[in-house]
Amino acid sequence: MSQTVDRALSILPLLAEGPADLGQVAERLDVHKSTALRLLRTLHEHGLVYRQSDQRYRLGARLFALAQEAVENLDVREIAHPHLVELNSKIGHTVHLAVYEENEVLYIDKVESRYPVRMYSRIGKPVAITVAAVAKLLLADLSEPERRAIAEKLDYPQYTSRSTPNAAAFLKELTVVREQGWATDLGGHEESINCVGAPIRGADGRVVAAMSVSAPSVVVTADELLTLLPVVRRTAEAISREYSGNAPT
Amino acid sequence: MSQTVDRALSILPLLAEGPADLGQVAERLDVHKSTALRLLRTLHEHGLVYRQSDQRYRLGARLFALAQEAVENLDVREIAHPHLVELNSKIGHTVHLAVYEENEVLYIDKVESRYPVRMYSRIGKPVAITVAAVAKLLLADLSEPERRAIAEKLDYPQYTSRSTPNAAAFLKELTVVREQGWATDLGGHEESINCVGAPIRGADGRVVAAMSVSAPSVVVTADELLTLLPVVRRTAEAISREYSGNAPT
DNA sequence: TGGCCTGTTGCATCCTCTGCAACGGCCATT
DNA sequence: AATGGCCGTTGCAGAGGATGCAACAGGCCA
Repeated sequence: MSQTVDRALSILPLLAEGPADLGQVAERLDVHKSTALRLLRTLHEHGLVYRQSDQRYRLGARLFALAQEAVENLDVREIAHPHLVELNSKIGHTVHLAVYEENEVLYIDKVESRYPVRMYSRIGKPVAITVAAVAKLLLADLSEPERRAIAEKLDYPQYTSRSTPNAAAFLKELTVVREQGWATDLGGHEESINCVGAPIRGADGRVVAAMSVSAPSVVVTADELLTLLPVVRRTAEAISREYSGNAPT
Repeated sequence: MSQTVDRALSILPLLAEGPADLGQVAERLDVHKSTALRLLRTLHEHGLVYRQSDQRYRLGARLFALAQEAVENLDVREIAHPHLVELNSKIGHTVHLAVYEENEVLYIDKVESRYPVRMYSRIGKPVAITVAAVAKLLLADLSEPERRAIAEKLDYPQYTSRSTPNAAAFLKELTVVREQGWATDLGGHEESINCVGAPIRGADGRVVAAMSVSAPSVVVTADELLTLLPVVRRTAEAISREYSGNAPT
């Protein structure tokens, strides 16, 4: 809508990939160097961009401060966090919390597994939306036309042989998830990783966030993981109660 | 420098204070509502701003994602290196850079002493975790339970008579280091080698790396080495500032 | 129903952003 | 030491885009 601002903001994800110099920025934006310079300067004045000693540009401290405030405004996270930690201390596996926003599902919290196993997931990073248990939970709560609109816009990358193959299969899966009130991802993203998740609902019953427990099949089989479903659901329900103001405490 | 971008970016700190509607944003920016609308739309398209169900705007989760990605792509080593070289050229002694990862402390950079004295340390090699100054700095920043858990799992090899003898002594040392913001290793690894080190912190204040200066006592006494503490700390602080994207302005 | 408030759109005007070209500093090459 | 190339920077004129106005639309409350 605003070309100038649009260009300026396009610089941010570009710099998130790593430092870049003026020429590289200008080239990626497809504008003249002088234009890129002025945009960068403006971003710099606002502290969103930092100029390191080799003159290259990077994202600046103010961005981190803003991000911090942004995440603090997501108060689900605050409320959920202690519950997630408690669940993790009980069962040991990695626990995730995610929200849906603007056609994306984002991890907003994560409690690492106590087992020495690395999982590829990052707080703040978009989730593999077509396969992740949390994504299914969040999308399943949307209205039918919204679900369909999104499902048709998505790509369906075949991470593994068990990945959701296409829009039709995805919509069917969402219907199932919607009805049963929980979701799984059995090797759909990484062959050896299974997840089981449950929705967190606000006072109006709508799903505001989703949580999941993930574990590699070398530690627990899918069947064993499913035995954790009740405790996962109880945790999600406890968070929902507290979030919607029905805290027993 | 760019009025339009300047105005658009001014919206972000404004929204950081809390959600606001179109009228409020326009008023604070001192522009027409239609102008504010277009700016907000552009921010919205980039995910920096989110429109909640009551139509008010607040900061978007993409901000968080950007910051997270930026942190991941940040390379402490790359940023620190020129500073380490500069320090080395000033004082001559060996300079080390180390990080903590998976229960280990690893050297990730080293600038050799200009004196003809070789030290036994190698980039990529685990550090003597119970005695090295950099190890103390990195562990001191962990939470109390984490520190204790690690301290109790460690072995305490008696490299010299001044090596840290046991977990209790180590934890006590970590507390001291945590409070004073710097650390030493006075002959704890090799009888004749002394080190003094300082922490490097990220935007959130957490210790992301540690650096140290090492010298054999045949070249400088421990007391003389300690006089270098201020310059070591200043270097560490300069690296921290650059790493966290804080403009020196 | 009517009034009020907020968000939205089309449009003409004018501002401000853009790209160009020229300059200056830095580094490496000869 | 001199030279050429590269990168960042600046002044300027022209044009494209942002701005504010005014009118419209939709929701809410009296």
